[in-house]
Amino acid sequence: MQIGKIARATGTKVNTVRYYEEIGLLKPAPRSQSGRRIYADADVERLAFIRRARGLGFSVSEVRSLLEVSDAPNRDCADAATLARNHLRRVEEQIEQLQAMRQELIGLARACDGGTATDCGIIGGLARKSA
Amino acid sequence: MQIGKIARATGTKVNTVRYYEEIGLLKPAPRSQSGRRIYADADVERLAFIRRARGLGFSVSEVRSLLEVSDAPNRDCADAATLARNHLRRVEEQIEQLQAMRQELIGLARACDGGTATDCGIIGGLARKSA
DNA sequence: TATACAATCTCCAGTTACTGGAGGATCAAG
DNA sequence: CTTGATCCTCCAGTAACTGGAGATTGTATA
Repeated sequence: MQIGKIARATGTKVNTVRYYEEIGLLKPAPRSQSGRRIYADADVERLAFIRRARGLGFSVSEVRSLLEVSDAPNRDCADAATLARNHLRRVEEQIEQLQAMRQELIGLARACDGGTATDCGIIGGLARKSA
Repeated sequence: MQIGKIARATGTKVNTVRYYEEIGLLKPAPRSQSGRRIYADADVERLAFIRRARGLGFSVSEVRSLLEVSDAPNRDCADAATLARNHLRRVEEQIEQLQAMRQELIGLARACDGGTATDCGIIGGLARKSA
């Protein structure tokens, strides 16, 4: 299949597929006579793997590592497990941060009665020293 | 005061202070004879305002708008309120997304018994079609 | 006074992970 | 034979900084 199809099949933009090839997540696809990239079913799975990992928030470099493990079936998956655990921790930290932001934002919004900027709780809250 | 001091006072990097000036969040600071930037107390407050807003996740362009409201005391603060509400919604969406990721990651990690890649639940989970 | 060291200055390049577009070739259908 | 959809390569832009090179300037100490 050509690039458009593999892109559609995985919910990826065509440009992004080419980008993944460029940075080495996908091996350079063989080309047709006229130079178009040709993909096989296995490539769909690889790309889907990448997309799922990215969707879970793994960085491209982490995806690279996960692919390495995946490509070496006999390899101990400890690296993958470590990656996943660390990533989980990062995600949980982000959640906490965002929840703190949320609380502050709710507080700010509540303090706004819709007057002028001078007595606006949002502006005031951002300006106050004890934020 | 010079740039190092205002940076320290607000927990900002020196380079970042200069960057904020460059993109117009801070007005160009007056200079000493030798060309060093000189700041006043009001600048500390402005920079602190910026940092707090950024810390709450507002984009630079949103901060710009918030500063505009803040700079025009007679202005209706409705714009600020709208910004804050929209941002709050975005934050909540992000939290939900991250919580979904978290659940999936927990599921993945649980599926890993530490064998080889072939039977690793992490790799397998990322590879499976029904992810 | 000499000198060392900290702080500042102005560029400029790099980061992350794509995204979009220009300009041009190729392909299938009518 | 022309149209419209795909494809190609190359390149610039995004967000918000961050870090570094190379050159001054300011200050403290020997």
